[in-house]
Amino acid sequence: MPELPEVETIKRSLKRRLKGKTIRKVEILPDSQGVRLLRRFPSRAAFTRRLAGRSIKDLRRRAKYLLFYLEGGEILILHLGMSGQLLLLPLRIPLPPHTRMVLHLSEGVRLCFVDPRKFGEAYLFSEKTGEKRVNPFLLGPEPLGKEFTPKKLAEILQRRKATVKSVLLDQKAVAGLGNIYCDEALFRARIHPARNSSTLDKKEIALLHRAIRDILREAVGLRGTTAADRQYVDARGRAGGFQESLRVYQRKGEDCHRCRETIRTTKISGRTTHFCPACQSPDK
DNA sequence: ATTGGGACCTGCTCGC
DNA sequence: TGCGAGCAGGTCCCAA
Repeated sequence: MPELPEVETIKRSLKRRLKGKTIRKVEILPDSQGVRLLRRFPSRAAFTRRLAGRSIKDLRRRAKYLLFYLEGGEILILHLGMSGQLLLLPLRIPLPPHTRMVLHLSEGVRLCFVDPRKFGEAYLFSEKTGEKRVNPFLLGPEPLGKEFTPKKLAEILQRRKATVKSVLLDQKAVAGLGNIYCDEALFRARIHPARNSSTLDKKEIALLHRAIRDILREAVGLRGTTAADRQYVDARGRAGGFQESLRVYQRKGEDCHRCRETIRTTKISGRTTHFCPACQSPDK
């Protein structure tokens, strides 16, 4: 589910409520067969023990990961996968179905990790022992960061031969884009998603760079995209607003707002890809 | 080394 | 109404 704008929104909705709180207890719910939640971690007991008693100093986002900076130098890293939600729920509210983990914090705050499809992950990372090989530390540049320049994007695209869409989805190339914002950015830049990434010229790369940043900023401003099935909500249960601004994603069969051609889909790297066949020509 | 395809899960929608 | 097929915002693993 969540891409960069959704994770950023969740972070913002959590930060003020979590900063300075202490993790009193960590509860791993029994139905977690096949859950990747802790698979990077040897034992649940050690995981919960290392978290208990720590206070949360800061909450940050890196790509689609949420990083809880804990007192003592450890970082709890969460990834929400496809269907994950983080919800702040008062104690009187029963735990929702598919709750996998609960952080019981000071002052009666309860943070629930709900994840029907079990694709979410948790890491507990120590800055000192520094196993930097784990995924959250092997990512490409933040697309909204300073280092993501048109020149940087050009380097990334020019050394790859895959389709531009699959390069943009590769978190080691650019970190934080997912299926929705890839399709939207390529549409705005009028680039066909199946173009070989090394064939984009300077002008196209500049347009794509602009489109990626503008779309992500707009989506963050509208607090993310809550698509048709309404799965994505922030930590206080609020839906996002960017779905109103979608131009191709989930608009198969509808008219292109720009040229009236019918929006079509294709498969690229196994992902449904939405595009306008007229605005996004496959030829250079 | 890079790339594409399948696997991992559950729930929902659609067509028969 | 009921059932199976297909699909879903992500990432990992493997074979080519």
